[in-house]
Amino acid sequence: MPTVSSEELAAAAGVNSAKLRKDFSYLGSYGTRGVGYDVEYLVYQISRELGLTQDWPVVIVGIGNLGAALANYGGFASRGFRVAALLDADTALAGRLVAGLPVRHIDELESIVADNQVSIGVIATPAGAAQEVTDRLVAAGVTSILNFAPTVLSVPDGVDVRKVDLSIELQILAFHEQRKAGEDDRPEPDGDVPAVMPA
Amino acid sequence: MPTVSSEELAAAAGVNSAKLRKDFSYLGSYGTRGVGYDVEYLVYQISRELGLTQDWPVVIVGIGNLGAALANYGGFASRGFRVAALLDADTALAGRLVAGLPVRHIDELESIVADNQVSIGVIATPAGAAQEVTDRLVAAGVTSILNFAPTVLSVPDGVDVRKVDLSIELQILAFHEQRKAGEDDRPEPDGDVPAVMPA
DNA sequence: CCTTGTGAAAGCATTCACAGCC
DNA sequence: GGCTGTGAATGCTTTCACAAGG
Repeated sequence: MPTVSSEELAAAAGVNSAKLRKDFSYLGSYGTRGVGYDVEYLVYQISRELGLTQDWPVVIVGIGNLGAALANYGGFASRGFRVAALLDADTALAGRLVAGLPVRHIDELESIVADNQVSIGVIATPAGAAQEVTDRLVAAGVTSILNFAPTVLSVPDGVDVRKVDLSIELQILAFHEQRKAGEDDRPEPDGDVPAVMPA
Repeated sequence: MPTVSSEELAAAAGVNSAKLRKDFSYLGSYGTRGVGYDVEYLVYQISRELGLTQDWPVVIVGIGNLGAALANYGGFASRGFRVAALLDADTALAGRLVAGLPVRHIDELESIVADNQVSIGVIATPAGAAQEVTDRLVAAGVTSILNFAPTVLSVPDGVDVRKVDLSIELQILAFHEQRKAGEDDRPEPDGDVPAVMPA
């Protein structure tokens, strides 16, 4: 039975081993004293807790470059996500195969969501279309939305929205880059450097 | 002079106004008691602190769907990022225009990085190519890397890497979704629900 | 007045350190 | 002996609450 210790896992993840043990303890008592954690059992327990063992049908709306990239992204299938349909407003795209799936017209949204019990929608449309698509998804029964469009969506209570801004990570890099090199010619108001911004 | 109070900003951002004021205070004392913050001045100070007022040339390596989506992403230019070049190993792609820029061959990497003083590289290649591209970028002088490939990169000290996993946000939505609906048939080890996972 | 800026208090998260168990 | 699980201690973040100041 292959096992792993909290010390090994912590070193691999770059965190403190006590924190890792305490975090695991919230999920239950899955280790063996003097031995460590049974790898297979641990993987299963964490997967189940995170919902990776369930099947999550999703629809992707807006099949431009980003929508196509998401449809092709290998990480989805391995984590329980199943692309139920690709939708786009452009009738010229209808029927074209992207990542092995035919693009379908946005007017099929309601029936696809209902037929596949879709509860999660991914929006990769231009900003201008995002709110309307959101409203239709919500009306059709979707209760979680992942928004890649650069706009803030309003949704009723009970619906979760997460917004992904592809430039935020770049901004964090630039922030650190500025610190590495620049410090000099930048007019700092009162000689003191604040301690803000994430790792 | 248009102003805004910490109370208004906090409500808009969904945070506590005292926290917002304390955060701002680390950047300096830019408000006026009894009045609030001068909007234009505040925007400038925050932009400067985050490095948005500087010009950041970046190269994007790997011009598939994701690379093309990034090249087209409007949010970059407005935040000081300038795409210095698009690079791909596929010679068939060379010269094709993406987002108004010609795709250039990966062998031009070194000269482009040097000529444009590029310090930030974006990797949108398949996983298999990512480490080699990273090594070349670092050797050419790049000190910050944004990695969209599903692989962990190793870099020397002094080089920053940030990894973006497009499925993590979906996973967080699925986690909440599981809570909303499921709770019932899931075998919870000891009757108690842990309090893990972000907002 | 009204709203900022900030000490002090309260609330969380991380780490230490060791009893408990295999 | 070795490693987990966890109270207690530490350190950090957020909020309270109010003096300072336009």
